[in-house]
Amino acid sequence: MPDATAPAAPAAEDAARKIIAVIDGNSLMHRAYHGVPPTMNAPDGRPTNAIFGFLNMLLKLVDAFHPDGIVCAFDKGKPRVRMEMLTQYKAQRKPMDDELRQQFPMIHDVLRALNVPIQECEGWEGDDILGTLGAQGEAAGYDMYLVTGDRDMYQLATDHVKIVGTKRGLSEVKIVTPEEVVEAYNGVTADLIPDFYGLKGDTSDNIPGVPGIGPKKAAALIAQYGSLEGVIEHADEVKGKMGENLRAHIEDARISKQVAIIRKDAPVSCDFDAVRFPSFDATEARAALGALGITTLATRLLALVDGGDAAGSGTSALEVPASVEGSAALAELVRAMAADEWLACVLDDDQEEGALFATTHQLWVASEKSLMRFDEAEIAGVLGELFSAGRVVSPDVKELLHELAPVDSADPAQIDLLDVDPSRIFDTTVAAYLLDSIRTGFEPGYLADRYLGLMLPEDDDVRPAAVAAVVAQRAHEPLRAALENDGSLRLMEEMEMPLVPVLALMERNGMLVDPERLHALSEGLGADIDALAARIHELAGEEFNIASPMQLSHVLFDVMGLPTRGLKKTQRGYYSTNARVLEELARDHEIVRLILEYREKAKIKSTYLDTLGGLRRRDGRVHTTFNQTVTATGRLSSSNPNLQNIPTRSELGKTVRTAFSAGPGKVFVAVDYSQIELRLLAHLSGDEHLVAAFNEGEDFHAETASRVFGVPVEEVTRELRSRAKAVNFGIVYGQQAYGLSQSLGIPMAEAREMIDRYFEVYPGVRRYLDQTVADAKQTGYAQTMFGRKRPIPELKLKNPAQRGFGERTAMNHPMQGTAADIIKLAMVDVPHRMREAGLQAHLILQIHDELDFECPEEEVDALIALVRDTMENVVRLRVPLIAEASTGVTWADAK
DNA sequence: CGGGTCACG
DNA sequence: ACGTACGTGACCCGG
Repeated sequence: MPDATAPAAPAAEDAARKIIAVIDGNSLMHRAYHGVPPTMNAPDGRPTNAIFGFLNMLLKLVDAFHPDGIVCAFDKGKPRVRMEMLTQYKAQRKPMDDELRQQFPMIHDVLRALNVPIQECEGWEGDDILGTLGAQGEAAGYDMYLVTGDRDMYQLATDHVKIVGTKRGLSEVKIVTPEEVVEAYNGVTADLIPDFYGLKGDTSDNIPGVPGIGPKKAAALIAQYGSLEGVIEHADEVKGKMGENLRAHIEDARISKQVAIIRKDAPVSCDFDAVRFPSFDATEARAALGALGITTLATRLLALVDGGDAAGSGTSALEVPASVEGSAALAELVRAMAADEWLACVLDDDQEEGALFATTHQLWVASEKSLMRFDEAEIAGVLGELFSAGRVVSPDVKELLHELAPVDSADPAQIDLLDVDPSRIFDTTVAAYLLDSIRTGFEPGYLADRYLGLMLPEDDDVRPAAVAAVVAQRAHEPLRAALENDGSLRLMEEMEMPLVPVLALMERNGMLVDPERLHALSEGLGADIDALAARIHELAGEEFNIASPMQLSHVLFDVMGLPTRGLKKTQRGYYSTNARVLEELARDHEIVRLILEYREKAKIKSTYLDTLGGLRRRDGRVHTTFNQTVTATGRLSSSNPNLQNIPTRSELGKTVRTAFSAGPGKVFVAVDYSQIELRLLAHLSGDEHLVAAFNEGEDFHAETASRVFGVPVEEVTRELRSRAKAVNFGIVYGQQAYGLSQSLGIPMAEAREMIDRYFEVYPGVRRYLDQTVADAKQTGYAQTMFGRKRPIPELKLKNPAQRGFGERTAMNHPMQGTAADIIKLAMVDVPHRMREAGLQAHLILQIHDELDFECPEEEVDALIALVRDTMENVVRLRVPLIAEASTGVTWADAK
């Protein structure tokens, strides 16, 4: 019913009418929320997936119909106007997810910034508001496009009121034609949709209808009698149970129909002449979208208005103040430190040695060339002051610490690393890593985009270090807020930041290697390798590069004709020559045995013996770099050199470790957690038998064998124990039957049987792993005991193999990641406790479940007691944590 | 620069 | 039909 007060429609009906789109905000937000994976977040951690889906749909709408104006309607409060007709109405709407609810204020803000008017009225449903606005706009001479996901809106369609539906989630928008309505409703035309719902009811809207009448029957009855009243008139003719129901629920049907009629008299009005789209301010819109971390869509939206794309991008650039030098800068630094402000610091080792500092107000440079004429020592002095009296934010705090306590200087350190107050350092790279641990690369460009909603200036004159300093300064607070929102602030403050000076200390300590020993071993292997190569070439009948898998494959399988049945080809189309394949062939072929030996020796020579010596610094030691922001699980990694993968498994490999010595009068002490991941499985799953096995059992793997194979512990054979051990290991990785069958060389069926038995005897483990995967699917990430999150986007993929990978990752992360958390906590405590105890020993290495020390002989017992105590008691679990120590003069001897 | 291989937990 | 245990880093080859 057109609003009587609306102005008369223009006379010229065929003149192009302007188009006004009216969006059902609630409906679209629900659709978007459920249609877009919940992996998106604003920089402060709030979810934005519904916003993203909504805006995406808005863009589609603009692309498809170019509306002259857009209005958005929202439900407000409990809709009751139509509901109050239903006496038996029960509020049975499911409460909205929090993740969706918190996005409504955000979409309101965005719409305001886009200058899209919002229509709300207390107690009325979105449908009614749309119906009303549609009628008003039609009367005012507009073509009204009502955008909704709700099918019952189809009743509103007229010549000038079109219903825009969404398809394939929200990825397509199209006008629903009358024919499509008839098809969707089993032959019921748009105007009879309320009559249809009067009979069928609508559970989602709490419309009762008539019990026992479904969509097919409702449509058939209306087709037969023309309307609900027609059906009621002929109710006597309807046979059977359904007829009885109908006659008993005539009033319900009438009320249901009334409820299903979308009203056109909601107390809203809109001056459509004044509504224009796009008519928003680009800067305002950019700010609103930037605050939500929505950048790509922002670019497309901003391109709709003048100036939005004029600069060639939709995002504004970070402003880098001109750097200040001289006493004014120093005064600013002093002021900022006195005010206890966070100061950003970045080293610039590019063109001009020096450091750059940023406060909220300005940027300043201290370098040898600057007016301030700081030399290296003076810069260090300023840095030292900063670490003792200021608060430091930096993309690489550890690097700054190395400036003060260099790894390669005979001079004493200008700072005691253990005195650094973790609450006064903030590493922006570590923060961004905690917020997205599967990402690689946390450069200033990413931080600016993600946490500031800004691009970097493209100006070539701006020093990269200046940009980095300004970004660090400005991103600090958004990152802190994001960590807090993500529940990761404690991880940052109590684990990662306290670890930074410890890692700096370990890197500075380094390891002593014996270059002559390395050289001698290398010479020996070199001779072996030459001899092996000659013999291999002889057996092959031709010269070729044994180190080239392609050439090797060609020689073995094409030239020499070794059997290839069951062998897999690599991506490049030749047969794989990896150790598994070669070991299979080694039994029958001398050449293959020689190749395996060649490979092992060549690997050890090139990767370890020939490189470690060259990495010694002036102090004769190698200093690895521990990376805190690389692994998805929270482990550290080690590089240049990687000291976490020095050989230990093979006899030959172990000889590499003989070149690492503790130094005169000292020994290596290695302390490692015993089966920490399995203990964590016991703790996390709470499985009573697994817990008992660790609390009471002598030999954990034997306990498992006893349970899985149903024999007394005393009767567990070596074979059974080793099988049980393999299953225990596999469980940690989310293994499947195939994996176990391969690792044990047994048939799949047997492996499957063993895994089934395992879960039967440890039912809590099955439950726990299932729950872990289910949680990860719901939240999009797996997490550790300490809340370290690992996003697992693979869980959303359709490809079963990829999803399977995601599931295994979800099962593994809490164990691997919690183990990483625990040893990090121990690492934070150990050096402090060593200092308190007056020990001279040095922590030099962490290898995931192991800490290594260089220790004066007379301190060994005290150190071991201290370290074991720290490691075992850093956290209380349902099962004991055990740390075992070993010692040796060279690294090879420690174990 | 990506793939294959192999060193470690 | 698919691929097949989690996490790394370094070396070598070849396009």
